[in-house]
Amino acid sequence: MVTPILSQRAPACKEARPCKIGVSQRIQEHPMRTSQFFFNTLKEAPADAEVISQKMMLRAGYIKRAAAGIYTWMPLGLRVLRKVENIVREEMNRAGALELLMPAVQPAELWQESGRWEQYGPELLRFKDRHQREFVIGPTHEEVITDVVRRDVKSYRQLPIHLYQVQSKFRDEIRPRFGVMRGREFLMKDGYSFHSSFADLQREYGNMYNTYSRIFTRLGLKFRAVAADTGSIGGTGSHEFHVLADSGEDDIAYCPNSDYAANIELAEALAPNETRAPAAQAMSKVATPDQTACADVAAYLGIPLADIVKSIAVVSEKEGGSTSFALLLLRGDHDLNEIKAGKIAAIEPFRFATESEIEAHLGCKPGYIGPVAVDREKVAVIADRSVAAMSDFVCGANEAGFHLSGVNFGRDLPPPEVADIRNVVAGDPSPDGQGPLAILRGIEVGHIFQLRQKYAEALNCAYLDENGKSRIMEMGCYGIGVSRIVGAAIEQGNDDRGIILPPAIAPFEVCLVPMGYHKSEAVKEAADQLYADLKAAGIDVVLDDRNERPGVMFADMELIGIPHRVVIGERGLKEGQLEYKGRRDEEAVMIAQADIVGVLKGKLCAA
RNA sequence: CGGAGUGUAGCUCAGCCUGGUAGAGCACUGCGUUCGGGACGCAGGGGUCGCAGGUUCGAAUCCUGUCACUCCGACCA
Repeated sequence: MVTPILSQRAPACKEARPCKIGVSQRIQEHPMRTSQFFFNTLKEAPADAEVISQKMMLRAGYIKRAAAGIYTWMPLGLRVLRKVENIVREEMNRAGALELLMPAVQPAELWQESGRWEQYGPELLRFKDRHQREFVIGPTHEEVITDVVRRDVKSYRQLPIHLYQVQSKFRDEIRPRFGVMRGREFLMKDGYSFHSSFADLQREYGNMYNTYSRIFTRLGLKFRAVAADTGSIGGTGSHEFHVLADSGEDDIAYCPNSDYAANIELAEALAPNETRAPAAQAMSKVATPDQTACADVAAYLGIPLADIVKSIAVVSEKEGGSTSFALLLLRGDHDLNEIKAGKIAAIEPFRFATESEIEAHLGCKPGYIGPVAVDREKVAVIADRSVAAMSDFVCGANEAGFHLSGVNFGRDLPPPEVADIRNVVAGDPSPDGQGPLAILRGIEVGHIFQLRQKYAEALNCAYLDENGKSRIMEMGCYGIGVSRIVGAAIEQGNDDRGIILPPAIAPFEVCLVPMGYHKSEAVKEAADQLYADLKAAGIDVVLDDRNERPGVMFADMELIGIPHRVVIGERGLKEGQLEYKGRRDEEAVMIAQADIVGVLKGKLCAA
């Protein structure tokens, strides 16, 4: 369906709806009639769409793919994007931040100055202008904002200051996927605060924590704030905000009995309470001719996976050029946590050893390597806390085709260095002692950092304090993935008929579906009147005035995710009744014509 | 970066093995019927079969190259 946007203007709508959602996101607009809008829906999603939100957004005509990980936001999808953006903007403003707009294209000099020109890999899109000057398309804006602030902020009297923008970013992801959830170009709100003290940074960090919580609550999403690793951006304190959805890319460990929640990258795996049982078995060599993986060895020997110790060979290349080799020991049923392991001084930074390095140090191919009888001078052995508590375990024999069983620390090999290097699993005790952990999938939609002085120092962003002394500023940075939120919201809200969005961000709050708009004068009149009434009441309503069969209109309005539907039919009108159905409702209900505006207002304000 | 796969109409796909005038469904245009859950009939418009070479009388089809896209992997030995 293709219709031109006509030049008609909507009647001015000044009436504000008294509602906690606020009125500022009301958009002045053309009459919202489907016959004059522009959208098209598909019965089938493109074959390469992977996740539900991506399929739904393409089918509903929210977005069109322009290239891998790059999308056009069509008018319908843009309405959703803008609603999200506006809620974010309102709350940021309310929290005292000031909006500005920085360039998407940034000069290489700033990135060279901060050191990230070298640090960033191919993810950073670089190019040259006609004068052969180097530029990047910003994946983030720490450098630019720091440059802005260092130029103009000279005195402690000007601090603190918090500046933010809503801007397109570009990250040249290895594998863009999941539609707008992991696109290369995406819309992000990024804010940066500058302070004269760490204490003030912490105050603002708390302010943002609360602001973010308010934003995601207003958006109508199920979310959780979780303690996070600070990753490559660097800094100290950090929280991620995750929308909870099975298709999420991150694992979140949380305690159902308390507030504890952490990205699995960070969640601490406590040492087992039980002390190590005394050795009961003699160490012996067992033949495992074809069993190289832990699960195969366990099955072959008929023992639990948790009785096996797996050894992961890593190599650490220090800046000075020295390299060291280490074995990381994990229980068979546990997974290595690279972030935690990467923080161990002895092996930081590490990478996985190559096959030849493994043979050189252990005299054995991968699959049968183990910690027994290795030269501790040359091979560091670091065991996870859970491994340190094991006795009579099975591990590789450093001889192809064999494992050792009945192995015990102290007797068969020296005690290892012990560290927390595994991912927590469901059922592990919560670090706060409030019960067992559970694990959920989440989509990261917000991230707040205490950056401290990393960039301020690199870019010499300084001010004069009360004593006229020059000091480096403290920085915080706060991001929200605006376009990703749209995908995440749809991951959280959909059914086999299409998208289900919270009213706060749905493309329209209410749709009117008249039965026979082009046949029945009574229906047309009632529909037009109700449309005008709802508009006047400040409700974001769309009238489906296409000359389509009812099934088509119902299906489209459901697919594009409109939360409330009113059907106007001749049958009901004779009784003074209209039919109402919520997007998630099983059955429609009849409501008196006179009450419908009030009922809808009530439903929208209660949301 | 390694492996696998796919490129044919806006979308979903067939045709390719075995070379011979480019197809179906959905979508789109017109007419008619239909009209409370993605209707039906008739008539249409739309594709240099990813691109470039090659083989051949003749290539969507076979060969070579290239580009794009997708999936899996790039850590758990």
